[in-house]
Amino acid sequence: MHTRRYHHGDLRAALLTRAEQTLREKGPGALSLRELARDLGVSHAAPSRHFKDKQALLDALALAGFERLDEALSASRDAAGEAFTDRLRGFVRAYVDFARANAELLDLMYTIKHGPAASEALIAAGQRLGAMAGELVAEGQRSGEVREGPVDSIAMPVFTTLHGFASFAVSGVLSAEEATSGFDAVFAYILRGCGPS
Amino acid sequence: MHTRRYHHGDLRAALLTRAEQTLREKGPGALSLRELARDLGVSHAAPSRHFKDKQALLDALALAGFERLDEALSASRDAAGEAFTDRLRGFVRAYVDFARANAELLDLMYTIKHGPAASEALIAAGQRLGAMAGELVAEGQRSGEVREGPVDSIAMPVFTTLHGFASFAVSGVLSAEEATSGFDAVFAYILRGCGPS
DNA sequence: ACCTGAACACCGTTCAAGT
DNA sequence: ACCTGAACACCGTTCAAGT
Repeated sequence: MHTRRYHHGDLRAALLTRAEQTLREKGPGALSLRELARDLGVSHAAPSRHFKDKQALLDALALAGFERLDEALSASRDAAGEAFTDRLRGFVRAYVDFARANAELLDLMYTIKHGPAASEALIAAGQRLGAMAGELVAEGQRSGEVREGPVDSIAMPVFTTLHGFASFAVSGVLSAEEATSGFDAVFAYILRGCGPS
Repeated sequence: MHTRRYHHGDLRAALLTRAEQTLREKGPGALSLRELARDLGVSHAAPSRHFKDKQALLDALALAGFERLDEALSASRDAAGEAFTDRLRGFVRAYVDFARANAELLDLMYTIKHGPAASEALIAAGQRLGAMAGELVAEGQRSGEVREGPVDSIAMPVFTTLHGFASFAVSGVLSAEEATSGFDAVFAYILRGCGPS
């Protein structure tokens, strides 16, 4: 009864934080606006001030996921050395690690359910990731470690492999052990796929 | 009031058929056991005789999806000629076409939500697909069009690329046009990734 | 064996009203 | 501006009872 009241405008942030926590711990099916409101000590109608819809909250969650993935990939790039293969390897690693550490969130990010309003922002976020892959490929072309040709026609398949591997790891098609032991094979295959001649 | 009664045991099949229809037409959020029952002129408690859970129905739907994908891939193999690249190309085509024609179903098939009971059967279904990719790769090795090495270390990345591309097409990361125009680039990249030397 | 009808606890969403 | 409380229509699930 003496719980915080959240008149400060941080209810929105609190809802997102808590939602991601229950998504991670109990899965997407357990996400309920009413329970979120209960957990935060707020009336069940309060969330509607910040998210017009349950879908709107899910959209915001997915968008936050893209932003964090973006940061993780940027960080991996900044941490890498000069060598192209190291940089590419770090990029792949960062994506796969994020996927495995945020399985439910990744599932949500790439789910089909997003409303057309949010899809725009989500697709833009996805394209930012694709652009990062494109920069990496362009670097590789300049150093001669990636074959000539339109950047997108190389970066798209590379990114696609990356995502497929992460998706298989997340959905359980690959077990945790297979995902770990298969990384090198996937990376070697990616190098072959984009390498010269 | 004079609707069919389904005492024949075909309620289970009717539920699945109808469920897939509304999944396709109105999306996963619109799937409700009660509405399904209503649509089929049956009491709202009737489905529970055939599916202990809503999740059990979703699991069955996903499993049926894997079976149909399996058939589509088998059919593509039987329809293909002798040449390895044609056979591989047909395999990739069949997977991508299935994905684009059954977007919501593919999303469900690879979703993370499946109960541990069903996961076993679903993972087995996924592994059957992987085995088909493995056979194809082994053929390519025999004809010298795929490089030497453990079959799985080549088939897994190939299948992964396939799935990543399909997943991007389904989730809207790639527009319909990009998915169409990007196919050749992806296929060329797959050939490079598994090719010799 | 298969289905019905009522019951229960829980949703998402809306809206007047409060502060 | 932000939140509450009541209300509405809809769920999934269970269980006695019917055929």
